[in-house]
Amino acid sequence: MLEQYQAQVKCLVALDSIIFGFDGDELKLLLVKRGIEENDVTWSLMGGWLRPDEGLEESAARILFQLTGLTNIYLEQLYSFGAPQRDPVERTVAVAYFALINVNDYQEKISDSYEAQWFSMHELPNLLFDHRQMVDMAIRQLRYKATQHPIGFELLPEKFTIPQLQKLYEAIFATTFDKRNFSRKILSTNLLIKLDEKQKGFSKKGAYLYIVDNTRYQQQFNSFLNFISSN
Amino acid sequence: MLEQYQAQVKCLVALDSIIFGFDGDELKLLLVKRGIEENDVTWSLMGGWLRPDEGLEESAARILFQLTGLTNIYLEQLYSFGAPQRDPVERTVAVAYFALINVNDYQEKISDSYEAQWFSMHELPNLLFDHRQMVDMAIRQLRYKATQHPIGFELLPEKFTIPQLQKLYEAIFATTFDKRNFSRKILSTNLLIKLDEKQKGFSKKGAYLYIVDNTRYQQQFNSFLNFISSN
DNA sequence: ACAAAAGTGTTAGAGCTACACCCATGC
DNA sequence: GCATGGGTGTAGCTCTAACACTTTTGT
Repeated sequence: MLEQYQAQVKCLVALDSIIFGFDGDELKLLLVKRGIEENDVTWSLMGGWLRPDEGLEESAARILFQLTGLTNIYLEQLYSFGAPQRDPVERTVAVAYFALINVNDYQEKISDSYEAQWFSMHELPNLLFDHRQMVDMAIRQLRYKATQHPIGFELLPEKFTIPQLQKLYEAIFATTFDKRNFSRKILSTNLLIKLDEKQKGFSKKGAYLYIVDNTRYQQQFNSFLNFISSN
Repeated sequence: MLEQYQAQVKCLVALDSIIFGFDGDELKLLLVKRGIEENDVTWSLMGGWLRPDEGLEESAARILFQLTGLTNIYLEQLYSFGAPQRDPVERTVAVAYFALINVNDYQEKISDSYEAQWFSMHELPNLLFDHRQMVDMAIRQLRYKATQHPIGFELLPEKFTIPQLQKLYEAIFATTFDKRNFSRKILSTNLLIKLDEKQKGFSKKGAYLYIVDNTRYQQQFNSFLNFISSN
């Protein structure tokens, strides 16, 4: 049986992460400039190679850290891509992960010392290989997940307003919602705790700030994870 | 940049397929006997190695054919598994696919000349490596998909009855449904065409046979595929 | 005082759940 | 004629979608 292993061709395994961010207004995508191409400027997802001692998600997290300094990002596996010619240099199977972060929480870390840069989802540059396909798939998955559970909280500051949350969902789905129905639906989840503070400066009236009820949120999130992944 | 490729460690890539079948009564899983272990009898999913010139799904289909003779099975990618020690012999990343077939349509092909065998989902043997985890995840995915679109048609003969379809969904979800609500819901999709024939032999009264309205079904299925995969 | 955004309630329709009886046939 | 599984309708409830006016406050 061991010969069966030795007879096999090995190949490179890459990890590519699609990092979405929200800046309060628009949905953004984090990309790094790619050095390979000379004439055409091409951008790439957060990508790198699997090391012998790493699990897949662990590797994606390490690569993300090396490229951006970001840590403690919840990465979710999206899909694996393995068309024989997808990387013209050498046969590579890519496992794609995606994540959601709040742009403002991480902006300094990223722009300081790294080559990574945020792009509006509406103005994406040319992407390497099949990365565009990965992004399209991730946005679909993001939309699906957003209908299933309130993942949007990850993308906002700790204290946020209902109108901010609505803007986020409108950015994810590229549509608009009725604010009365939206707030009713969100509040009916009982995941939000209303504070006495109001957000000032943006509107004249000011909107009430909310925080996530973390006890309840963790419960829901865990049952969602149990549904999706195994055990 | 090329050195970056050469510096990387390559690893084996395996494809494992979880094949579900329905025999009219129970949900089953297709497994092959695994030669490695001597004392303990261990069974394995339909697994094999990626070849240099193959895409992932293509490879999974080729492996399935070699182990069972099955062709033209719609395989859907499930998840990739890459824990460093998941295969104790050598580091392997496994991409898992799953599929649904009608046991009766394929039974002869399989049992004749191959080592593959159907197991009731309630009586699964010990499985190789992390295959049990893959199966658990696949059943969750199957349930999810079954709520989203009527994937169950794949598992039934061309002509089938509403009670048969109900049994199938009850097997997938390991529960029971109210037959009035079930038939109303299924018929409201307008995907079924009622025939003048009745199924004889099983019940005394006999149940009306239906076929899938393929035009409508393809439409729905395609929009579902577009949602899940890319482009 | 007015402009800009926040906040809030009602109603009609659709879809879901729960539930019970009659029908056709083989034995 | 009776046992077995097949077929159907209704009523209450919940959820959703559509819709407009008042409040607050910075200018």
